[in-house]
Amino acid sequence: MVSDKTIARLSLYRRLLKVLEGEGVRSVFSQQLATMAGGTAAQLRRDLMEVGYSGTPNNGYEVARLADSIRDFLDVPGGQSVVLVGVGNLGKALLSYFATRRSSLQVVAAFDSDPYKVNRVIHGCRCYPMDSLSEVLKGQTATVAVIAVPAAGAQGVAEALTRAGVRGILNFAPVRLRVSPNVYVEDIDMTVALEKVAYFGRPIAGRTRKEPPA
Amino acid sequence: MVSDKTIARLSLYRRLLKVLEGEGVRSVFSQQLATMAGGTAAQLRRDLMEVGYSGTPNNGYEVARLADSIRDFLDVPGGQSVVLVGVGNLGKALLSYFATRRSSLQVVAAFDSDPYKVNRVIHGCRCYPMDSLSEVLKGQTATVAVIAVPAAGAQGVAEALTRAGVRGILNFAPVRLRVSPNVYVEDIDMTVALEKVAYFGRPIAGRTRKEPPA
DNA sequence: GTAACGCTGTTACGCTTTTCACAATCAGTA
DNA sequence: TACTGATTGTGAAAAGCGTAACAGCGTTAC
Repeated sequence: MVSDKTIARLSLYRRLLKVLEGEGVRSVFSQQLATMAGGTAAQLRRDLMEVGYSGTPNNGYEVARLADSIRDFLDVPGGQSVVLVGVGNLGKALLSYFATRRSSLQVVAAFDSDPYKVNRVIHGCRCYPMDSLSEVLKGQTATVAVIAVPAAGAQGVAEALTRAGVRGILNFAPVRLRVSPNVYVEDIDMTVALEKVAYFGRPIAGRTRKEPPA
Repeated sequence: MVSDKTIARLSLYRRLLKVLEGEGVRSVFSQQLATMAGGTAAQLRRDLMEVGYSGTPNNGYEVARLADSIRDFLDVPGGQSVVLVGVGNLGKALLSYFATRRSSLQVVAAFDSDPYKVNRVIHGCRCYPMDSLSEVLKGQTATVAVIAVPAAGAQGVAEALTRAGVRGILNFAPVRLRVSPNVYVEDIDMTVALEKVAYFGRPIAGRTRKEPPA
């Protein structure tokens, strides 16, 4: 129903609101928050229509209240468990990146086929052998997974994950995954991203190119 | 002129074509290639209009020729140099990820403020001290940069990079950068991406959500 | 040789997303 | 109280993007 672009921006707004809250700011105008987010005030107000929190015309939005409203809209009440598959260079970086205790999203398990990594605890997360994936996920109720394995193994991992009940996949492998249509896949293709930047940042031509929304 | 979505897909097509080439496939139909890329044949043909290579009606596209045409369209003839700023967990992972010798894009230098990392060679790339950035870039003609520093330092890094002549930035820091409009910035916000996946993959509602293009 | 078929290039259409614009609303002020 | 000024919520226009449809062309079969 609500567009994924809007969801992404809401997530960003919330993070910015948390920063403001930490600075002791009480209220904020759409213009200010939108500028921080790299968007326009109109777009922010339209995004906020979805969450159902209304600001007051002359005082803007109450920072804490708006953050709470976005939380209520985005987060699942009991929180969601996340598993990571592939503990290579990238996987380790992602573990440390996502290790920050987020109230709603927590990485509960990592998987790797390398026996040297198994049973080690990396950035606070236990690493299990790859073939125990379905078994370990039976205990957890993980709905979200991150794939950080080489391209060749990604499709198989995705299938195992969906069989284990995973509903959303963040895929870093440079492959388009074929999954059931009720599983949401977000691809982060860093090579493509770099080539895009290289193209628009190329030396001579393509001068005045406005930055598109992320 | 040409949309960034199209550029991203062209980059993806090229990679797929290279795979096909490696498998000895000579020609390919728009339908096949589009399926591999997770798109439709019509979209692929439309994207290919930009590069100016025409397939033959009944034989599809010559794999090698099409790959060359996309290369001519995307790449800068002499190649482009890339620098990476921030050699933490993520930065190291990116170095190993991008270390694959790509003909056109090569990471020529890394920067970090940690003196213990300086002058070390990581994944084949020398690490320089942060404050030598403008000096080192004076020698190189790097037009592309990757930012993998913590959020607090990203804006300053971006400014130093643009002063040094960088035209495109791939930004992994969870901050929206304020840069001159003729510098292209692509944000990869992994936290937002994960929250998006969590939202659409949440257990109960939001069932039939089609995967959007990456 | 000719007809039928299949795939491409391109134009036109429709949908999604963003932007614009304005009525409604509230604080401050005299 | 009545008025000004600033900001929000939202309907309507605009833009961007993807999809569908079709004409053109080369190939193949007979």
